[in-house]
Amino acid sequence: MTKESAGQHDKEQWIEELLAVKEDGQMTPKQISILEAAIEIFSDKGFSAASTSEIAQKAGVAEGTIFRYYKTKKDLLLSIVGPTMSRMIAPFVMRNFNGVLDMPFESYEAFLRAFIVNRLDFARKNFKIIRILVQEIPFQPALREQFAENVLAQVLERVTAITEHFKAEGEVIDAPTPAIIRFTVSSVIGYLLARLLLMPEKDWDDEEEISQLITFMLHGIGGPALREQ
Amino acid sequence: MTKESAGQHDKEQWIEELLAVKEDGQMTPKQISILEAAIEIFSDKGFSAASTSEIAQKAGVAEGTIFRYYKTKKDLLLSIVGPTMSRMIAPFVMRNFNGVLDMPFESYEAFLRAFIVNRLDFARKNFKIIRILVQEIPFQPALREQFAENVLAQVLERVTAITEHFKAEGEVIDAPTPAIIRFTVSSVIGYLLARLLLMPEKDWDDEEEISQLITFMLHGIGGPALREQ
Amino acid sequence: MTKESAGQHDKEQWIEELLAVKEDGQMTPKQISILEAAIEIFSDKGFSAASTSEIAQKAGVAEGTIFRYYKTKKDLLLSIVGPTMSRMIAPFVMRNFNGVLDMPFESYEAFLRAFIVNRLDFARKNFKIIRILVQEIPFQPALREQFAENVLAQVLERVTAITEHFKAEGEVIDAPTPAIIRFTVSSVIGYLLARLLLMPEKDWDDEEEISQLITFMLHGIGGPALREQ
Amino acid sequence: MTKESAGQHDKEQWIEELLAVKEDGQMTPKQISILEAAIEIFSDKGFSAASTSEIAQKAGVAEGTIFRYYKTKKDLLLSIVGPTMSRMIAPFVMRNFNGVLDMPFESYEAFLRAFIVNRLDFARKNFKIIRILVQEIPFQPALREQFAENVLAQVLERVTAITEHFKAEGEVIDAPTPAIIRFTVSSVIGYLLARLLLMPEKDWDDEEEISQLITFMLHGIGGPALREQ
DNA sequence: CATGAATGAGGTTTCATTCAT
DNA sequence: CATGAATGAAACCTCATTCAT
Repeated sequence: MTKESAGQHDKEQWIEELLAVKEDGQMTPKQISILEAAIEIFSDKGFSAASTSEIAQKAGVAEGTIFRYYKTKKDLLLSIVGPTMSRMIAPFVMRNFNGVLDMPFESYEAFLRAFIVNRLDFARKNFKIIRILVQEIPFQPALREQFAENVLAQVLERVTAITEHFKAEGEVIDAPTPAIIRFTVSSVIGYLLARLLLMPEKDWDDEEEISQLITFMLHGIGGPALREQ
Repeated sequence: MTKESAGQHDKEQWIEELLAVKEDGQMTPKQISILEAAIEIFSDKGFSAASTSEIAQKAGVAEGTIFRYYKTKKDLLLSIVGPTMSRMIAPFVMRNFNGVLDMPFESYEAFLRAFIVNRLDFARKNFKIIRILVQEIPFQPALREQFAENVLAQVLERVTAITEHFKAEGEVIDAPTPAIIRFTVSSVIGYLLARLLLMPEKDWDDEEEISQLITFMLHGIGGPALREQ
Repeated sequence: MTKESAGQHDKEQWIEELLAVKEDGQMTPKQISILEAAIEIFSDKGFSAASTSEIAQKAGVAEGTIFRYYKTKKDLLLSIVGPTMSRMIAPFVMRNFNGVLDMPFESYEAFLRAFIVNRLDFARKNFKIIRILVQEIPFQPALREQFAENVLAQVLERVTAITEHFKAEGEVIDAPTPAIIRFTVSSVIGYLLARLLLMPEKDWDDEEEISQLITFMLHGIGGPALREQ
Repeated sequence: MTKESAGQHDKEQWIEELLAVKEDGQMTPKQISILEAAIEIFSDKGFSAASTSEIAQKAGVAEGTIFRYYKTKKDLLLSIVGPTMSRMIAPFVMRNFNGVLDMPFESYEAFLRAFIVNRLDFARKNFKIIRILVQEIPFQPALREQFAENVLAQVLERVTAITEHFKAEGEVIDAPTPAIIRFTVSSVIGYLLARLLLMPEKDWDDEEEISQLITFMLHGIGGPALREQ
């Protein structure tokens, strides 16, 4: 984490998380420097335009050292975004192994709110890595595959279950689930993008904005003139 | 435009448009080849990972020829996405010079529908260039600036006017305009992405889907259980 | 060709030969410089230990220039030794297309003498390339294959035919042809090695030495004490 | 020695021999592993193309350990081929210190046979090391020098003595000794190469082949038509 | 003794760009 | 106008060697 982004986002939590992935937390300081530098530079210039020599310099190690830890530059990329992908689905892979669909939310609105807050937090803490992931997914088949299989599929399955649950409860209208999910996810991502990427420096009242967004999602933006119809 | 994408999108209209920009339609066949090849390759591999020699080869010209028309590789990029940016705002810069806000839509819903149909058409016809633009905006300050000034600002101004017009008419709820716009635009872009990028091969019934989406936007996805409250 | 070897061998003839291979003799001076430098350095230090930068320097071209002509360093190697291999078999692929075995030698001895003189000349003129070939054959499967198929097989077939011809004439003893060929070829190569590689500076009377060698091959080195038995 | 060559050559005897060189047989298991691995890899890929890290890996030791025993990679090479060179001359440095030329062979043919059998055995047991030696001699002045002084000179001296002894006895013809030696040695080496390198998998009847070869050497391959002359 | 992390020089190769033809 | 040979800086990566542990 470097100065220029310090005020913008919390200290990214990737280190602890990446460490947690390793069985015994083995990671030398140099390796951490390398990852930090790589995240910074990949995020700033894009994977292709980033040079290993610049990463080495920023990390304060010799260029060869990078290749002790990561066989190729692409390896370095994958070992940054790979674990983050795994962590993306964490909130969706909740315990429901007892056969019953475990539904910890009392209402669809509560679910939406929890979901948005949680993902905003995650996005804030993993901002740069997500940026890298989004930038590189179109060009790295390996990434795309991993994302499709390990993230999209998992999340879709779970979100479909939740949506249909609340559809049955009457809290969500009886429309095609994929369309509902598309609509929901777009709205949330749109908010996250505006919040973190387009206007990060604006003074946001997150609670208020999220409430607003949820109202839009549930009741639409149609005015009184429409409802009379 | 190459064969493999022919079935997917209409022939991209950029050529005529780019030509229209030039005062007298001056563009040699070689220059057109270069642009075609560059669009294809920039879109496939990203700007940094694309090589001018590959572009030259695909265009069927000598390497040096590219640099006769475009001083640098970045110049080539800019002359591809620049004009497209200009054309992005076309539907928003409509005649309202007579002092009155010229509002050609009878209802907000009609506006939304026209807007979505129009942008879907535009996105389909300029798919690859938009892909390049979106990919490179984060890394090219020149692009970002041009986009912010010439596109975002213009569009926002016009969309704000429209939204507030319909807010006054009671067709749109009385909520902060920026939040409404964010919500609207996110939903539309989400649809376009799913439609053209994520699942282009799916058999879409656009009219039906757009109607659905507009319903969601105007009335939300809340079910009967919510409305009783 | 550089000074240090100038006195030792004739000007190597590879250039004309390589040129002859190209359909229209197209070879820029730079490309010739590169080949000359590469032959010199590969021969002196071995393929692996030779560096392209050293070759470029010796050739007086930029390092990148090498890779315009030869995609990889190994390509450069192959384009040096490949054509030479083809030329190795030239004297063996003589006209015998009229169905008859065309035998231009009146005696086995005449054949041996012509053969040795001819190969000594060839080896002298292609000394360095042969050195490279011999050094690298064990490590380059591509070379080994080409050699086995295009050189060994062809030569063996022809030499077998010749040997059996003279066996039928009673000029060669009735022993297994492979053993005879092994013996003959070893003796000749042994002479060439001593002549060109081990003691090139010695003052050789080639005609005399070759006669001697042929006597050894035909009548052996057994002395009178043996013949009485 | 690895499995794949086990059936082909006897277990190489270099270990005992190398140990014998050391005054007190001091060689740790690690050092032996290193030598084994180095022989294998130098022989397979050539000295320059072999990497110390690969050797370390194959030997099951740390990279640094190699440099504890051998100051440089070249040192490692020399300590492999050096001792083997010493052992090459063993059969030639027989006791003849009593002033008389000690000649343990009753006939030239017996000498040739013993010599070939003995060297075939040696070559078989030291196949890989000899391969390395032959490959690297052109590029390592240190090797070349040691070979010239300690091997060639010694062997030549002894072989010259033997040859002239049998020339005096009338068993070898009265021709220049160097030419005779060249011829003899070429023939023998040619056989060894074919036997061990070119066609190792062929089913050789060594005794028969060697007899044949000796006949060729002593009586030539000239047929009856020649002898009448 | 043994390790293996670290180095940094040097390897091969790519590439945007220039310029004589 | 168009070419493509030539460039040389910089890319990614390898490797023999060192040294603190």
